[in-house]
Order: sequence, then structure tokens, then C-alpha cells
Amino acid sequence: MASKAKSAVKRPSKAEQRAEMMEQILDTAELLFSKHGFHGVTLKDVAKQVGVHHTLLNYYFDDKRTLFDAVFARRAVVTIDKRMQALDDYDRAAGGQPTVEGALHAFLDTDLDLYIQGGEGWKNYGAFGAQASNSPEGAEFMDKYFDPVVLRLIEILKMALPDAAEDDIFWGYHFVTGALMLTLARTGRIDKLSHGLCHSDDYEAVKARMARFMAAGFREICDQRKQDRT
Amino acid sequence: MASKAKSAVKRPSKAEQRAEMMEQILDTAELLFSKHGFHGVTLKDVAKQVGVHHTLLNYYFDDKRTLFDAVFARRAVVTIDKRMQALDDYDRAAGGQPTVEGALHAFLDTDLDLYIQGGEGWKNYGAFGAQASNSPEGAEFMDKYFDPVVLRLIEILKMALPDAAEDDIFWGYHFVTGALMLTLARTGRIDKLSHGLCHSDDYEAVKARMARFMAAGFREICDQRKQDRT
DNA sequence: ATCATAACTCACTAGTGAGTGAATATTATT
DNA sequence: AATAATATTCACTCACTAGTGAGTTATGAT
Repeated sequence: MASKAKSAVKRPSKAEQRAEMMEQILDTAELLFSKHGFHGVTLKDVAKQVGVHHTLLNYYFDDKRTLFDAVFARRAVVTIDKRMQALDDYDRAAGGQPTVEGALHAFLDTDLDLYIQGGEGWKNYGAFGAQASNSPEGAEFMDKYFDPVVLRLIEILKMALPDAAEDDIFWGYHFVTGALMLTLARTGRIDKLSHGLCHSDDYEAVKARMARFMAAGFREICDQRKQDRT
Repeated sequence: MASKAKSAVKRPSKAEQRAEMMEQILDTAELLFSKHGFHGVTLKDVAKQVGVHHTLLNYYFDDKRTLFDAVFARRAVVTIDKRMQALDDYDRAAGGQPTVEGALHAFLDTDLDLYIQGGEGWKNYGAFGAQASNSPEGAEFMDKYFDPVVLRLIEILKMALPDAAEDDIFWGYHFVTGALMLTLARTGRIDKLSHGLCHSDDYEAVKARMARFMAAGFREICDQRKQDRT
């Protein structure tokens, strides 16, 4: 049991072990919360799946709510930073002439890529976020974390649609978000509806369509309003 | 206390009283489930708000799950029938030449009208359905009840877009549903984001934009694909 | 080896959950 | 008024919840 052997495989440090355990707990909690929501999961459920005593969760995270928040926070920063970056990059590249489709590509594709490339953990987080966004426990977090990116997107959309009414843009964003949340939720409903033709976890399929679909929608409702006013 | 007085105000019959009590329970459960989900609500919560002993809910509805299902079922038939009717009407009126926008108007506006005109009860049901559609408890119900209308809509969409690929249509529907669910959920997020310019419960605003927005999206992704194949 | 600290478990508390069956009240029927 | 049926409450069970504090084991530093 080479306990002290300084073999090629270096033994993880204390801090690393601690971090690894916390990640394991967060991963499991993420998965379970994403499926059943805050109230549908008990600390024991999580602990059992991790293979530790349930009070260990109270040791690492003070209480259930803190654990939930930690799950939320862990990956939130990553998506937000990436998307903010992508929007900034696009804004700069567009040189004052952004398009709706370009902005949506930056916003949506960046996010979808994360779920495509990020493996199961990120997919679970997507579902977790979708679930959380529709619950009292998650609502505050949603505002706190995601408002800045969303408002940045809207800022660019306004530039792309200088004649559009502001509420049209907000409602357009509302449609975009709804569609995105449902995608991330991976309910499996489209699989059944389409008899297996489409798959809930086919983010590539979504990425191939979503920005264009939504951009067309934006143009439609914003142009219409413009006509009404003339 | 004119208990047996045959006054102008006719005393409700036993059956009527029973029905009224059940409705009261269903209304309250609907509201609470819509906010907190299946696991976030206890029978005691519901009973307290109705003002009865909590075991009375076990008397009327066998168990918690049965109550949940009853909430789901009560209004499901109504939306579904109305929308199915609207789609049939539109299909007939279009005389073999339906448009995407026309089909979506029939599907969406009919539903939105229900929430607009149906009062608080229907609004709560919308939120309940949105919540349920994203939970294991509601998923089966979703399929069981809503599949027929959805497939009817898709049938008409296919007629309107004869050259479109089937998966494009399913994904388009997916976007529509996501946006609709978020609307019904009334999370209040758009209110905060827009600093009060838009309101979560402004279904009229959604109705004024949604079908057109989505139709444009459909046309965009379906035409594109068509071009790719030529 | 020893000691301190961190990691983890255990036994337990206090409270809550859904649900049951008996007891009581209310109403309807005759 | 008596009786039957229905509605409602009550007292209770059993399982389970989050969380605490003491206790135990492992680990790392000296």
C-alpha cells in the first residue's frame, strides 16, 4: 500500500484532496438539484451517492442552502466571463456596425460551446441553471450573476437595431432566453415528440439554428414596429 | 340563521359544496405548486391556506401525488381542446394553403387569450404547467396530454413549409415552446432587467409579438436548409 | 513518537413529512 | 326524531429531515 512511496504518481496534497472532495460533492449536488430542484433533494441523497456520511456536507458547506448556492456560483462566473468576452470581442470587431445575428452568435454559441465541450458536468450545470432560474431559490442568483451579460447583449442589440423600440428588444431577449433555458433543461421531450429524430442533448443542432432563428424574429418584430410609427 | 329557509338565495347542494371545496383545494395547490414545485409544497401548506385540517386533503384526494395530478388535469383539457379547435378551424379556413404565421397565431394566441381572460386561476395554471414541464412529476403528463395538439400544429407547419426538413420544424417548435413556457412561468425577470419597461404578466405584449417572431424564425431556418440542398 | 489539526463518523435532537383509522360533527333521507 | 351517509377533525404512526456536538480516525509537522 505504498502509502509514503514517492512514486511517479505524486500523492495529492491535503488542499488538493479537500478540493477534490468538494468538487465531488458539488458535482453530485449539481446533478441531483438539476433533476429534482432544491426541495426534491436531501443531503442524504447527495451524501449516499458520493459515498460519505451525510453530515460531512454540513462540514464542508454549512447548510443545504449554502451548498445549493455554491453549485450555482461555481460555474456561473465561467459562462458569464466567456460570454462577456465574446460580446466585447464581437462589438470591437464589428466596428460600430454590429448585426443582431452576430451578437446572438456571440452570446449563444459561446454558451452552447461550453456545454458541448465541457462534458457531463457542464451539461448538468445547464440543467441546474434552467431549473434554478424558475425557482425562488435561484431567482435572486440569476439576477445577481447574469444581469450584466444580458444587459451587454441588449446594448449591442440596440446598436444593431437603432430604430427599434426598447420593449421589442426586451421581449425578443425574453424569447431567446426561454428557448435557451428549455434547451439546457434537456427534458427529453423533443426526443419523444419527434420519435427520436431530434435529441435533447444535441446542442450542435441547436447551435446550428438558434442564432439565425432568433435574429430573424428580432428583425421581424422590430421592423414591424418601425413601420407602424411612420 | 335561516338554515332551512327557502330564500331567494338558493343554498348550494351537497354536490355543489363538495365541488366547491375541491376547487378551492385545487386552486390553492395550483398556486403553491406553481411557485415551489412538487417537493416544495406540503399538504399542510395547502390545507392551512384553505383553512381546513390537512388530512382533509387525503380525504378528497388520496395522496399528494393524486392532488398534483388533479391540478394538472383539471385545466389541461381546456387549453388542449381550445387549441385543437383553433388549429382545425385554421386548417380548414386556409384551404390547403396554411402559413407558418397563421398556424402559430392559432396555436399561441388561443392559449394566451385563455390566460389573459381566464383570471388569476388560469395564470397560476400557466406557471404551474411551466414548472411541471420541467420536473419528473410533470413530464409524463406533459407527453400524455399535450402531444396530440403539438403534433397537430407540426402537421400544419409541415404543410406550410413543404420543402423544409422535419428536424428543422421540430427544433423550431422547441424554440417556440421554450419561449412560451418562460412566458407562462412569470418569473418577473424581464421586469427587473428592463427596469419596469416590460412586465412578466403582460400577455398582451407577448401575444402581439410572439407568433410573428417565431414565424420569421421558422422561415429563416427552413429556407436556409432548402438552399443548402440545392 | 508526539502532538496538533484536519477529516470524517456517530449518536442524537427537534422538528416535519405523508398518511391512517377512529372519533365526532354535519347534513340528508325517511 | 331516527338513522344513514358524508364531511371533517383528531390523535397518532412511521419514516425521514437538517443540523449539532462530541467523539474518532487519519494526516502532517516537529
